[in-house]
Parts: sequence; structure tokens; C-alpha cells
Amino acid sequence: MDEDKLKSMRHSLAHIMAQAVQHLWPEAKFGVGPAIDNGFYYDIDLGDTTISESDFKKIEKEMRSIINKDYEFTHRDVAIDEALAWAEETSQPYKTELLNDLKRSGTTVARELDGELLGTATDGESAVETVSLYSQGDYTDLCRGGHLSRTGEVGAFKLMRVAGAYWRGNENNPQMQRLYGVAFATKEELDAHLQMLEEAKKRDHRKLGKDLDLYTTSNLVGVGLPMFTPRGTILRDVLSGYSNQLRMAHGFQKVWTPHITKKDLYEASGHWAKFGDELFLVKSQETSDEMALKPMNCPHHTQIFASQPRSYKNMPVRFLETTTDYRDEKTGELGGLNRVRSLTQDDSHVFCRTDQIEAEIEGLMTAARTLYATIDMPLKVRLSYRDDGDGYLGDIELWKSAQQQLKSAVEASGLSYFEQEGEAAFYGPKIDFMATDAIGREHQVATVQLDFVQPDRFGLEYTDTEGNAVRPVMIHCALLGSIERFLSVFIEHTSGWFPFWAAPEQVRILTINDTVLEYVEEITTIISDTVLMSPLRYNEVRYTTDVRNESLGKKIREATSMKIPIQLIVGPQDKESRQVSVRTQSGETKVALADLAEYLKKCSL
RNA sequence: GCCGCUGUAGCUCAGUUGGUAGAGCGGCGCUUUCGUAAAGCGUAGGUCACCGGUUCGAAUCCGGUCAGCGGCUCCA
Repeated sequence: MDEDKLKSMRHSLAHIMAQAVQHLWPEAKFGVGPAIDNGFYYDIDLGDTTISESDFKKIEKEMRSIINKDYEFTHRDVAIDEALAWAEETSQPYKTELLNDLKRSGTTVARELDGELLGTATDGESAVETVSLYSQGDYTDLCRGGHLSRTGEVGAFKLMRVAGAYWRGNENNPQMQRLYGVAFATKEELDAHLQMLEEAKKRDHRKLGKDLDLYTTSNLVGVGLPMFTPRGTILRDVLSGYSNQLRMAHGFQKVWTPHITKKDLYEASGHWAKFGDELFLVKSQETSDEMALKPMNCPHHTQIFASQPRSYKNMPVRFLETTTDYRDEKTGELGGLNRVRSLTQDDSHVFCRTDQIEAEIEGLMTAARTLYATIDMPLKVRLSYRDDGDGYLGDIELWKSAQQQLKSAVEASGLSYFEQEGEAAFYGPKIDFMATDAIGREHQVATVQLDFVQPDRFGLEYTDTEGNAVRPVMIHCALLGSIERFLSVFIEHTSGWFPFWAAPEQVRILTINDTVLEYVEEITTIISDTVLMSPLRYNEVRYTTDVRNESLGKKIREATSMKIPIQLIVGPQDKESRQVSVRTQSGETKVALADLAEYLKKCSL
């Protein structure tokens, strides 16, 4: 089945599901029901009736009955006013709204429409003459089309879940019940998809975070405030250390800033107006200052830049700080490490002349590409532009120029990319690097952002060749993004089998009996002196020994379930031959004690 | 924040129509010193998330709170 047909099939199933729901709950009011990746959904308003997953059986049964009747999907074009009358007669207020938008503006896409007018009727000229209505059996729906010819042609499907969804994506609108289903051409493909979801559960970072003892949470500490165990902390340190190394090679210098500040800083930056309700507020008992926990670091860094006169000769000035920020996110948005209230950014800010922008962006993109190539994680590049909304600061011409400069930088890099409006920061456009989690959801990790707004708001300047004060440009960059979010993706990407250089416990020595204890000391002396230099420099090998009175089988089982990359098995035979048995995911070999340090260094390349 | 679902031992889960809780793993103790994914025996763990209600009696029914999960909205 080709993509178009698959999409038609999924969309047809949305109609069939709506028909089934209408049979079961005749009072149902329907919203929209598109095909999506792997399936379809329909937004339905049932008033006070709630559909739960226990209803899926009877809905699916009704759908099968509709499918078995093999209704034809028929369509007719009707005049827009006739369609409005149809929506009125059948008591479908949401369809009326959509038809009003079609009549007024020729589209139903909410983001292309004036929010004030959304769904309202018009007496003026119609933007469209006719609209199409699709029917199968006793069910008719407003729809632009894309259907199979008969209900009997659909493939394998399964209803998955029900979720709340605001009508037209606006949280001030009523919330409808969104019924999600998955659908594939064949039963085999459906089963494979469900199987994939099961497999993905095993890689879920929340499960592995517990199994591999990486982080924990506590109700006493609070929601969205993960704490990192010794193992998880090593992962954080190693990854942020590598990010620091890449950035310092590009001329960044470490700075440090306090975690609280007067709110004046954010009034100056513009963050207070935009994100004021998402700041954690802190009260001083000594002064009348209103303080906040820092939710980001750029305003602080501007103050370090501004702390002394700057010359064109010394530009760019580059600061980096890997530090934790605090954001009072809505509780319903929190989950795992992906969205937290304490997030650690490997943050960096370049202050530069306009003629230096291109080279700086290129350098930062190279650093990002190096990092993600090292961990073998594919990325998608998104150019995030502003839209026509009013949440943005700064001159529109500067925005256009900034967006153009980012685009040419990405094009020069040869990376494939996609553009998306409405994803920019309030102060400037972004190059966002997107990674994919275990079930295909995309998450922003690295980011490079061009900012003409904050230098202006903070009155930053440097002196040019003529002795004039000139405004610098700011470039924001994070390679990992939020370390917590990065870890969630990294854990799922590797399923916990971290690369050797990054693994919290890289080597575990497993003894067979107590006769080898002295030999184990010889081995640990060698490992203690082994330092990896690539990709992270000065990375001392992390190891433990398991000399417990347990069977070798049990020791191997435990080391393997902790996903330790190298197990060194040491028994009387190894001692005798002055070797160790090296057990990795790919099998087992013998390595002479004299070669062990070199062997470990090679594992890191 | 909103909608829906879920909440039993450290972990994975049983627990019939309401009659005061059970297994495996893990922990601890003893025995066993063993060559490639769980040695044997014994033993201790639970205000059934929390608070309130119905009932002679609640893990089980009802209400509220908290937390987790799936979405929506949001993401500097």
C-alpha cells in the first residue's frame, strides 16, 4: 500500500470511528478527524459522557460491523450555505464553526486565521462557493476528501487511547475527547507496530533510569526535581565535560553566575514580561528586592560582558557555563527527565561583530555535529523562525536578516534541514537540532540562536576602529541542550549500553574464587593508572571488583543487566597464564595483562 | 493548568460477588569457593499512596488529596 493510500485508509477509519461513536452516542458532536503518523484520531464532544478505554471493545465492534457492511464512500459538492444548513440541522456546532471559517477565509487552519474571528459567521462575500460532504451509510461529514472507495477496504486497526484535546488547540476552548487509533495495511504490520511499542517500553529512560540506578525522585523534594545517583552523576559529568571540551577548543571561557537574581535583570531582558509566571520567586528577609531563581543564563552573561570596556580587537567574547536553571513548569507538562523544573544547560554565549556571525555559527554547528557524530546519534536540523504572533521583540527587518543569515549558515554546512514558523525564541530565530526517542517523538537537543534583541535591551557595546560605540550581536548555543532532556534521549538511543568512554562503570572485574585476589590487585593497579584521552580527555577509567562469594554465572548476569561494557573474568587459569578474560557484548577474548591498558584505550576510540 | 487512566513488600505482579494480605526476585543469616546470564536452606519486610465517608466489617464501594502514566496547552 503506498503512502497516499495508507493515509486515505487511516482517514477513512477516522470517519468509520465517528460513525460508530454516533451509533453508540447519538448526541456526539464532532470536531476534526485527521490521519496522523501510524494512525488517526477524532475529536469528539460527548457533553458529560466520558469515553474510557473500556468502551473501546464496543466501539471497535461497531466499527467492524460498519466495515463488514462495506458502505461506499460517496461525496457531493454543496453550496457553502447549504452545508451550513446541514450542520445546523444535524446539531454539529463545531462543523458550523469550520464552515464559517471556510466561508470567511477559505481555510480551517486555525493558525492561518485571525484568532478574534475564529469560527464566527460572516455576512460578506464567500471565500469559497462550495464545500464537499462525504458519506458512508448513515453518516455524513464535512471533509475535503482523501478516502478509500468502500469501508470494506480498510486494513488492520486498533483503538489505542483517549485523551483530552482543546478545540482548535486553544486552552480557552472546551476540551474534547480525542480517540486515537493506529492502522496499517495488514495485520502483520499492525502487530509489528505494537511489538515495536513494547520494545520501546524496555528502552524507556524512566525504566532504565531506575534499572541502571541513574536518577531518582522523591515526593519530599517535589515534582520535576530529579536527583542523580553516583552513576547518573558520572554520566552528567562526562557528557558535560565533553561539551565543555568542544566549546573550549572553540575559544569559550568558563564563567560562573549565581542561581538567584533581582527580577530587574529579567525586566531588562524581556523575560519577565514573557515568562514572569513561570519563574520561581525568592524572598529576601533583609532587603525589599524581589528575587527569582534563574530560568536561563543569557541575561547574567550580558552583565559579565558589560563589566568592562570591549574593543573590536577582542571580539568575539565567548562565555560558557554549564549550570542548573529553574522553571516553574505546569505540573501536567512534567515527565521523566524530558521536562523538569530543574534543568542543567551546557549554555554558551558569543558576543561578536556582525562580520563574525557567519564564522561563529559555523564553528558552533561543527561542534554540535562533532558531538552527535561521536555518540552516533542522527539529528534533524530545524530552522525555527518567528510567525506573525505578537510574542516577539525587536525590529522586523533585523529578524528577516537574522533568519536569512541562519539559513545561509545551514545551507553552507550542507546539512539537510526543514523550516518551521512559530518556533523561534522571543529574541531571535534558532537552528534547532532534533533527536528522536524510542517511540519516534522528536526532542530539541542542541540549539544555535541569533539574538539582536538582548544586546540592545542591555545597551551592550564595543568600540570599533573609528572609536565609535557599536552594538554587538549575541549568539546563544547549547550542544546538549538540557542535560536532563539529552540524557532521556541518550538513554533510549543507546538502550543503556553507553559508549565505553561515557559508561558510569566501564569495567567490572569478576572473580571465580578467592585464590586470585592478589592477581586482581595487580589488575586494578594497571586500570587505576589508565587514562583515556579520546574523545573526552583525561578520562580516568572507572572500574569495580566483584569478589563476592557468588557463582560466576550470577556475577555475569548482574554485570550484564547493569550494561557494563567490559567484564574482566579472572580465575586460576587467567592468573596462571597472566591474562584476563575480557567479556563484552560482542563476545569474549583473552588479553595479556601487559596489554590491558592499551586494550582499554582502544575501546574508547 | 486541563481531560482520561493508574497507585498492593525495594522490584515484577496475584488477590473471586466487601470477611482484617500472597508469590517470585531482591535483602538478611547459615551452608557452599564454584569458569560464562539466577547455588541450597532458613528468615525478616506491607496503616494495601494519603485523608474522609458508606458498612457489623473496606485493598475491594463512594468522595477528596497527592503521585505516576497517556494526551492537550506551553517550552526562554
